[in-house]
Amino acid sequence: MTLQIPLEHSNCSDCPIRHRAVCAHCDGDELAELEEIKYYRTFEAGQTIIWSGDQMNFVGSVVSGIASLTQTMEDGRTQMVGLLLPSDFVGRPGRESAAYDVLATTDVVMCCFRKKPFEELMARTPHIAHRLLQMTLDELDAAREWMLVLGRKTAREKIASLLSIIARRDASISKDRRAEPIVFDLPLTREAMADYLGLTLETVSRQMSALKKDGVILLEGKRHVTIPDMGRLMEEAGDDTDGGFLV
Amino acid sequence: MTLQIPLEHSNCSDCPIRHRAVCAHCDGDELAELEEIKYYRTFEAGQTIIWSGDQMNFVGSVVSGIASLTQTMEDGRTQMVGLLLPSDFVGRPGRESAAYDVLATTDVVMCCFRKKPFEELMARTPHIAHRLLQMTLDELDAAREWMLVLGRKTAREKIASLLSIIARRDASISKDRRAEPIVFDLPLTREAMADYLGLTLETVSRQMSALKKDGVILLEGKRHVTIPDMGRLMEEAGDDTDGGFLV
DNA sequence: CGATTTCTTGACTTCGGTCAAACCTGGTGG
DNA sequence: CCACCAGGTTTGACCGAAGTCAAGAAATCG
Repeated sequence: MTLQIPLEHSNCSDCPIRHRAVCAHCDGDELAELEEIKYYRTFEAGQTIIWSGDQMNFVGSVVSGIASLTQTMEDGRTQMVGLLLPSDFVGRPGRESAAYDVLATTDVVMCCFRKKPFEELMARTPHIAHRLLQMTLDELDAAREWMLVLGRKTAREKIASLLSIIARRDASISKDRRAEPIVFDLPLTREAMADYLGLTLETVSRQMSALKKDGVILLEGKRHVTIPDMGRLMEEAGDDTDGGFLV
Repeated sequence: MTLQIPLEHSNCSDCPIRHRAVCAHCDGDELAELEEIKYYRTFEAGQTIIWSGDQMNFVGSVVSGIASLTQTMEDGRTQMVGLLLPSDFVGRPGRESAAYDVLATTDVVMCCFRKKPFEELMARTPHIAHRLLQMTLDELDAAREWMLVLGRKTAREKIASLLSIIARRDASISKDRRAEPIVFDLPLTREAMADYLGLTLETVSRQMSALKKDGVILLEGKRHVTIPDMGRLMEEAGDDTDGGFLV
């Protein structure tokens, strides 16, 4: 996959995540200050962006691609605890070292800010602090949603939940929302899905096959997914089929 | 259980959570403004403080007691997604309706602020917004920690994890930290523990018995717990026994 | 003291995990 | 062009941890 985004934007106003990232509320002057401390970095799929425990020199936003926050136990059991999509923020102001591994799931472009200057800027720029609070509250909601999935749903429901989340996100990006069938490419391997859902990759594979056999999803190859009936998928996920207006 | 805290504090400076709650960084003038929009409410153990979906007229802090955030599926499966201890914040500025049920696990006293005035005050008081961001980031970390527990730990490890969290909190409150053995009363029923851990109450009971039989914990009655060896408990939880310095 | 809630324990079932083998699919080099 | 390989994936056989159903025991409370 080749990257369509030139590595150095002359200015933030062209940025694809301008209106959704931590800089969303910033005015021209504030953007100018951010421009001065920003730089871009790219990572290839599979690369580790940050190791848990490492010193953090920067915070930043995912511009394109998908990254994941992952926790690992000594014996190797791993659990993904966050899925970072374009515009999502990485790093915690005020913290010295990283609390989780950050992995590039696909090729990733990040817009990085040197940490110290960013913290100083944030301290005197309510627009940034306010946006970061909003985003953090949204992430907390997402994490809590996920706790229900991890704690109480069956394997089939877990898979359906993940697919419906990805489908919903893709639908919100494409111009023709509500258009069925929904079609997308899975950005995750079966193993990554398993790590997200607290399952083994074998169980993920089996449940994908079962959902396919039952006509809930269509598969071409391993990654290309078609969802003929979104309502059906959400029923399978155990979610309230009507009131699903989250984000 | 009788409440030791008088319902109306003449001023915030006497408040037991003054230095930990959302008002922690406030100066005298800011506190005076908060005093004007605050009021106290009490709830009995088992009462519902807020129903998911209800209109929120207030936000606030837990002053004493324990509350829980809980999600429920249509078929009755429930998952606790947050445990609210004294000084924890309830409600989300900018949101109209509650996203989760809030239940009083024990008798609870809350310090409430009328929502509208609080939001206005927050908008012009960086001290409050900054503290709320800090607290939200901490909650997010706790939620992610819990995702590892829910997704990857065995029933025995889950119980040990919950006990070590409660023990650690109690140890941080008591003056003589690091003092072993650690002794405390479980503030949760077996069912609440199960809802927290994504287990059934039978499994919770069995694993509690097993940990008791193996000498990891001592039980007097059902609720009074003694932990003779905190390191041992943390091993059982599958946590790194040394670097465990989280909050 | 009953009565009710909470907890424990047992017997059995089941869902998802483990181990192992085979299957694609796309890339590499002969 | 094809053989071969490697990573990702699928599928099968079997197992075990946790769930379900049910009966009692213990604590709590009017």
